[in-house]
Amino acid sequence: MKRIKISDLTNSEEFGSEVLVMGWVRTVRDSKNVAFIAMNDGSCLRNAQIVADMTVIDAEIIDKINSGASLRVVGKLVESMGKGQKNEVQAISIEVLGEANPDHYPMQPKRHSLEFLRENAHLRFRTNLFGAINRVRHNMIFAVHRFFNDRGFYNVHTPIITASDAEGAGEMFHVTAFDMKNPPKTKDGDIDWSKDFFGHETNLTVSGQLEGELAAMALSQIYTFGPTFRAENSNTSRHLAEFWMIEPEVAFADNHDNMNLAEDMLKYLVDYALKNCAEDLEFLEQRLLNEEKEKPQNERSEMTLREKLRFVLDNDFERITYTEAIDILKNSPAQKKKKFVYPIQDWGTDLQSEHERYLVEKHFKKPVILTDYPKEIKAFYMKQNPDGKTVAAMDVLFPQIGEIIGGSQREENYDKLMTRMKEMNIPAESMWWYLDTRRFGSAVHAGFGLGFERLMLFVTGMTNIRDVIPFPRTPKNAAF
RNA sequence: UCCUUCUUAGCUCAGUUGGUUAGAGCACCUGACUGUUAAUCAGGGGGUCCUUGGUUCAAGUCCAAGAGAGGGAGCCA
Repeated sequence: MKRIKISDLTNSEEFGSEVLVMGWVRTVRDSKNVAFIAMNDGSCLRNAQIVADMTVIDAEIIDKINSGASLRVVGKLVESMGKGQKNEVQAISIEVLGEANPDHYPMQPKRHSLEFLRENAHLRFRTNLFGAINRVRHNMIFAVHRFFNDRGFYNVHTPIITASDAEGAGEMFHVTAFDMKNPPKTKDGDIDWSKDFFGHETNLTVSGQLEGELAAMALSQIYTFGPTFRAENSNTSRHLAEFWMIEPEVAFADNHDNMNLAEDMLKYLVDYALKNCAEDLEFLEQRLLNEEKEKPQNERSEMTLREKLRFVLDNDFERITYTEAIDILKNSPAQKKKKFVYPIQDWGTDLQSEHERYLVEKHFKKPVILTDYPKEIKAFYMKQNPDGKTVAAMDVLFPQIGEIIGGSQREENYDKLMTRMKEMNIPAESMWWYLDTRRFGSAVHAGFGLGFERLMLFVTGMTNIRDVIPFPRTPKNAAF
């Protein structure tokens, strides 16, 4: 007999047919004559209701059915006599495939804190919440590939181990095959990296962008979607040491094309979630409502989760330059009433997250794309504007999350790029391969990076990034 | 890394001014119940009060250091 998934089972109206269901027990409710087992197999949020008549199923077997146990149930699909589900399975036979001793199984049939579930990340998949999050995560991964594929982009696997030390995106994790207790040394007593596996000092990548640019200079439209690693000691709800980043890179495209692509992509992904994850989003929305009931009135969100998602779809992102943003902030009531911890001083300083949040959440009340930042606060590869002061950068800011996308048009002029690299002490010798794109057939191009987990925060309404990736890697924590 | 709050039963938490044998709800176990919806009712078991050191006649409670966690900031995606 073929196993039926619970997503199909719960919609079935083939009453009287015999079915085989397998899954894990969520709760058991029993009385003298009958036991009700709520069983889940991850195919959807819904549980199957298994009805075990004590005259049919041995008491010995019922005893072994606890929360967390895995079961193989053969039974008859019937119309449910109770409320809450349209059908149920009247068990003919139940096999307990794997018991879960309730004295030791950590997941109880009750609400757990997110902190507790993080410490039990190996079992949190079995909760409604993490089932929903991980199904949404899968759908978003799939939608990213579909969005780019439909537009003629090629997916490029950029390297995870790199010898480049000039990506400029943060501290890196070293990769070595040396016995760290006794590494080969040079005459001067330094570690001799030429004897290491790659004959070079190597690191885990902090961005696939530079390699992505190489591919875009031939394939025109490419994107990467891979893991990235930052050894920053960042202890926040928005940072991970290991996260997944989507980085499109497009030839013959300027910063306006770049912004259009970013906005189209975000809207496509949000739309895909609304259309394909309706049940899980409804559950996540309810979770958020319950959580907000605990908060004081003025801290509660004005919109539900799905209203927030639809709002992003229905409204154009506000596009303003850094210079315009500074003017708005300088003349804002928040600045005049001294509400900012860091008051806006002069043109040229980077915005604090309180300023970004003010623009997005108070002033425009929608996603904002900030462009044309002072060149001093941005990376060496960004396209220098004719004004000599700014670069063609663009950051997409989202409510609650802050910077969800960072990108720019790239400097395609060899001389300008070299000058900027010298000013910023970027070692040009080791970047010869990157500079070659500007020596041979250089072209206007642009790209950006989307932090996948930050998108997940927005779509699921979760507030800690450690809850939207199955196994979070953060300072002092690489368990599981 | 900085600021701040927290760490008491399996989980979530209460514990007064330092004072006898550290409590509750849920979970678990036992029993009752003819169909439940995180069932209900009755009973029961369960503690390295994060660790180390100190103050005190007396420390879950006060002090110091350390560890871990949450929130905020910086860095960014």
